[in-house]
Amino acid sequence: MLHSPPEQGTLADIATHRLAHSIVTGELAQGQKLNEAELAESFGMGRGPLREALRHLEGMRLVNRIPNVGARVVVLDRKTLSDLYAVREALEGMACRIAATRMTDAEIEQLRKLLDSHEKQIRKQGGKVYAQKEGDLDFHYQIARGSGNQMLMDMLGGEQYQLLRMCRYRTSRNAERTGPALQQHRQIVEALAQRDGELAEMLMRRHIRGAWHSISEMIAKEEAA
Amino acid sequence: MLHSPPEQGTLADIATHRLAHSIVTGELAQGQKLNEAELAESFGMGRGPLREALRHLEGMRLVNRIPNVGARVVVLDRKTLSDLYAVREALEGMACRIAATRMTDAEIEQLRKLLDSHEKQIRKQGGKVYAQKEGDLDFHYQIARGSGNQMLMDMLGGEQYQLLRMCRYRTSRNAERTGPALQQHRQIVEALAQRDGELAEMLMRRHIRGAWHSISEMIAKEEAA
DNA sequence: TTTTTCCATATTGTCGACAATCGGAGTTTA
DNA sequence: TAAACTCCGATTGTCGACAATATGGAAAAA
Repeated sequence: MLHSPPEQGTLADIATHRLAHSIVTGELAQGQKLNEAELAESFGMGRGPLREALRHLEGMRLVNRIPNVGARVVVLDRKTLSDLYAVREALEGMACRIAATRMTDAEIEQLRKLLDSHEKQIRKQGGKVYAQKEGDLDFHYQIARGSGNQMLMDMLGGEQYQLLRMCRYRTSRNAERTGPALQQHRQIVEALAQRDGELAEMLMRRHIRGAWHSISEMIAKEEAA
Repeated sequence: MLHSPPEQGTLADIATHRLAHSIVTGELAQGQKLNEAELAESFGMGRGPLREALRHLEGMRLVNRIPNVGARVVVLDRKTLSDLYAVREALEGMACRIAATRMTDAEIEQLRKLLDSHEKQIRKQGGKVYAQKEGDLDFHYQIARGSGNQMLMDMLGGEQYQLLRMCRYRTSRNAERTGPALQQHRQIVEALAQRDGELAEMLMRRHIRGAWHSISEMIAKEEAA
């Protein structure tokens, strides 16, 4: 797993990680009310640490809080997701452009191997979509890493941008796109290997736009039902 | 002021806003230790709400926390600022491109008036640099608004991206750049008025790169001393 | 029946006290 | 002298209790 679950440290930190995980995976439904006493009980801790965790999650925009009313899991509506993908397009495009000049040959080779393992996973079965999607996140995160921009890494891989993972889990049922996605990933890696930053950026932007179209249609179908 | 100080609601919210303001304005130095008991005392509240505020600030990356050790104001070193400006370039460039098609004529006209008032302020005196810089933030925020992308607005104008304001305050002593900056702002507005998204994006990116160069040199001088 | 008012209950907000842990001064030892 | 150890004060982490506020439903009025 990319995001290690360091169930250690202060209770508030533990609660933060567990809640973030539950939110991202959909275990806690969007918009669900978060009852302090109840959660504290289930986590075996007092309300103090749990409240601190909620405040932390509020800071990273995974929950909305209303004073004297309570906290709810954030809801990702169509507009929010659209905005998110627009931001991703800009950020990851930039990451690609920079990564093309900063990544080492070894890192690029590792990226290739990552894609090989993805391909195997897909061939074996389309069923393991969840794991595959996490792998996709790995791919994007590795490129952010390759840019050497710490802020970008924080946003795309760290706590900050869990909204993206949340969206992935929600939409990971459609496995059809994994094929073309892998192909696009390979194109991007080749552009990186050729140190062609402009091309890599362009391919990544197109890749993300494609992903958005796919997800957008899916949401439309859902809303129709 | 752009960021209203709603000194109301829960004590934790008040503490969050006051601390964020103090950090952004430099009233609290970078890297400064944040003592819970001390701050709680000065704010006239218990440690509970204050700890929640620190957790919130941690979530928005204004403070770093180490378990059992404490919280410190984040430090903006050269690398962090460089990363920040790279991200800004990508995000605000995108905002400009989208704003060129989404902003209404009225909004663009309002942008012109904003720049007029900036010009007056500069003519009157270069001394009010702080207020002028806040005005600059207004300009950038208005464009983010114009993009209609809520996530972008949150990042650039809301709580999320206070790092930027922090940096501004820190570097707002160099008033030389206000002249060219205003000129560039005017160019951008005209590109928006002509609905030329590509040009607007290009100008904004160049504008931000220029700002980074200016700041970068300044930091170099500081470090030399 | 519909709307409004009011109250009991549940939930959030806050505080103070206590336990756990860390940092540093002073001491000991190689 | 320098390194390691030990303790004490200071700071953080946690809990339980109480106050303040909102929610939902029953009762009363239209």
